[in-house]
Amino acid sequence: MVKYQNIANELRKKIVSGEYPPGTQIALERELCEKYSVSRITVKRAVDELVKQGLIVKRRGSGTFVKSVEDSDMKALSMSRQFEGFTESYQGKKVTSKIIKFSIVHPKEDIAAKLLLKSDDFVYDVVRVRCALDVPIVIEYMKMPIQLIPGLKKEILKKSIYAYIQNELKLKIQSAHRRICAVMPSKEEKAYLGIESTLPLLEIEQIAFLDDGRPFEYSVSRHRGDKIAFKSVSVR
Amino acid sequence: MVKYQNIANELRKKIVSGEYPPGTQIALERELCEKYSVSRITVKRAVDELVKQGLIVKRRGSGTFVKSVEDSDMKALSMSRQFEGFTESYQGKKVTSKIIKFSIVHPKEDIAAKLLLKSDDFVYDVVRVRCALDVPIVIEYMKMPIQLIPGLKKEILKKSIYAYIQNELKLKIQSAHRRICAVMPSKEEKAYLGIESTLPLLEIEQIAFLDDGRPFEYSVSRHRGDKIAFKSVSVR
DNA sequence: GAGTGGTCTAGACCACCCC
DNA sequence: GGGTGGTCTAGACCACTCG
Repeated sequence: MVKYQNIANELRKKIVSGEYPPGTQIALERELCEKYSVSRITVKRAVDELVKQGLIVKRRGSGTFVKSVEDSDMKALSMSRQFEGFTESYQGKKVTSKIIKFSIVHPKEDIAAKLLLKSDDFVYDVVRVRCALDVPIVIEYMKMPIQLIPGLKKEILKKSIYAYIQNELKLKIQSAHRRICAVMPSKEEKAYLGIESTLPLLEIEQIAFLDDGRPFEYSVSRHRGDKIAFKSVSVR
Repeated sequence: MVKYQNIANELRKKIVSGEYPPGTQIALERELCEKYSVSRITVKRAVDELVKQGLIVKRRGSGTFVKSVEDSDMKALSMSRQFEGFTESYQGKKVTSKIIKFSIVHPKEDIAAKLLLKSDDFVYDVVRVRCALDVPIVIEYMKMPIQLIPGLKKEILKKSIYAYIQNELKLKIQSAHRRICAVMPSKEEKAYLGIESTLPLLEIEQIAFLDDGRPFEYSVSRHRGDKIAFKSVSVR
């Protein structure tokens, strides 16, 4: 662990724990330099992490202050390495998956383009219904290049693909580009998700990238509108 | 304009214009140092801006490469200062507003808490339907403290509140915390938005903060699912 | 082994806020 | 005027990739 991350983590703890309540000023950058025996640029990097996460604001000429964020958000913000599959975001709760489809196909042209593949390459074609505490929450349609993510099996799909990619394949996930909208479920989706009344779905179309910039996932997931919300902080 | 922003802008232009096509390696950090006669840390800041925007990836030991992003995304990413009201995100198109409600009230307890007010403070209570090219797109329910945003008038509501805040009041917007979900419209909303069939809405609940950390807006906006999508890039 | 980006230092000066 | 964060320098060493 590098210095600026340590400092960021310590500060974050103090904010989340309430040692720095909302609205209070935190230690000056130059004080933090002394306290941790680091240069000011290193302190700034640490503090900027928390700004990015939405926990604090800096005022030139005045100091750095804890933002007034609700407790629930506070925890969410401090946890969210913003990067997680469904399994991770439901940490603590029992997550299960029902596999509707698992095959290997050639990608359609538009998806091949998004994943930088040729139409005679192969991709996994996965459809899963994912449940938390045995309640269906989301149906997920996913395409992944078999070259990049070899060895995918049903057993893995039942758990977490992201865990497999990171822990077994030792690949790192760099970023995800998302498009979020609202849609109505099809009849099949209503059945899979156990929806009886009129309930909209939150659709997230995602292209996810590895560390080296290669796209490794194209997916569309449709979440029950009454069970899921997507949170985001944008700064500057 | 500071140095790192200039460098970031120049690089962004080269990427968006196609001078650096997707997948290509961009100039080395040490080369950019020489080219712009700046230190390496300054170059890194510039390059990191573009990483944050999702345009490029850095590979330690190899170099920095343009991500393969669709052209439409490319422009969106490079534009999006991620910060905009509805008016700004529809730049170029004619945006109009119909004011459904504009009054001054005491905030309810939960909203007072979110805006750091007491229940005997006052807030504007605004409901607007906003249209692009005269087509209703979104209905917006907004509360704003009158102390922070004085002088709001109907004329302003018809245009852009954000423009008023930034250009007239000279206040700066620092961040927004959002919660996004999918809902069904009420009867009134269907009427206001001209919805006849079964169409879901994308709901965005937002608390927006000024430069100095004070929350100045609590709003819930409900967008026609067939007209609007929300885009987001998350890195690391 | 040569070359890349990642982290870090110990300063410096500037822009801004508040007294 | 005194103190804050913002930007920047000119180095240094480290971790990683690749041939």
